[in-house]
Amino acid sequence: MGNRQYTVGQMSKASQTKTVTIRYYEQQGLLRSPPRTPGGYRIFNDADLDRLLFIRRGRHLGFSIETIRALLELSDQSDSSCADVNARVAEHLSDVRKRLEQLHALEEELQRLSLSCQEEGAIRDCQIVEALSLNRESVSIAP
Amino acid sequence: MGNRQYTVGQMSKASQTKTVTIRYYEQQGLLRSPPRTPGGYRIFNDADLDRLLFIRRGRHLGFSIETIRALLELSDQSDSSCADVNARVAEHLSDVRKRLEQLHALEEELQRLSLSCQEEGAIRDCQIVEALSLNRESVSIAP
DNA sequence: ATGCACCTTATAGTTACTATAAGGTCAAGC
DNA sequence: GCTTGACCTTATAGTAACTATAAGGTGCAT
Repeated sequence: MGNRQYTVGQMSKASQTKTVTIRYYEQQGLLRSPPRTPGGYRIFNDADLDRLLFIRRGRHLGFSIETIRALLELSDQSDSSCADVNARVAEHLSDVRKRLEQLHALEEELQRLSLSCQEEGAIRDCQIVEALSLNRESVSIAP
Repeated sequence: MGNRQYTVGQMSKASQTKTVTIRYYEQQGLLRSPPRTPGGYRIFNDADLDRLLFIRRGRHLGFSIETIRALLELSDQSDSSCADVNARVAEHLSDVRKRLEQLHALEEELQRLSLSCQEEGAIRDCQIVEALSLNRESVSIAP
């Protein structure tokens, strides 16, 4: 099974992440402070790499460091009670679904654009903007 | 039909965006410099609001300002030739699909977590991290 | 004509990195 | 065992995309 060891540079290559960024995540408490060699080099393992990949993908999907921290905490507390955790999961879930909906709308419009272009030789009615700015009315307007 | 006028504050309320941020987008060239009242107040319209909503949702989904600028340019050049545009669309499309895949994996895991929790009263094997850190080889985090 | 909410520009601060400096570590080769 | 060079260390400063705050002008309703 995977039980490899990684220097920060190997973690960097495996995750397309700058080494400074990895140390930044450690400093922010998203990654643990790993053991060191006698000379002070960090030694990471597979679990650290998985966690780093999770953080990077979460960031890429637009989640803030704080949201990612919350998701990681859910993941870490493997024995929490449900009442304690379910509300938080539900919140993240509805947010994730909203993002899925909007990303899907953008996908469809890009696809439509590409198809209509192949058929007509030129863009006629590009509605990328409308794809994501739909339902102007239902945006809540504060009192 | 929609041909309303908006001050920056009304745009702000309609889009949940700070007024400073709207002016920042104007300064960055993502929004046009709108006409002004004699006293210097900005006057936006429905098209400006749509564009702003697009920008905001794009940012929320993790796209950089530069990527959003590229998408808006696609949208603006309504008479571009296909050869010119299709490659760019394809690129964005494959990126969007990768995001959809990863978001979907996260959704499924959150859902599974919530269900398994209801059944067992406590989290047993939370795999949120694994949901997004799958296939360690193929990472790409470019905007 | 006087509030008061809302607008203006401008500058400084925050988040999440990113670049650079100045120096220490380690395995490979001589 | 010593050097070389790639890679590591901490620390500070800079960037992108906002966000907060200051100091002052606008516009409409009393």
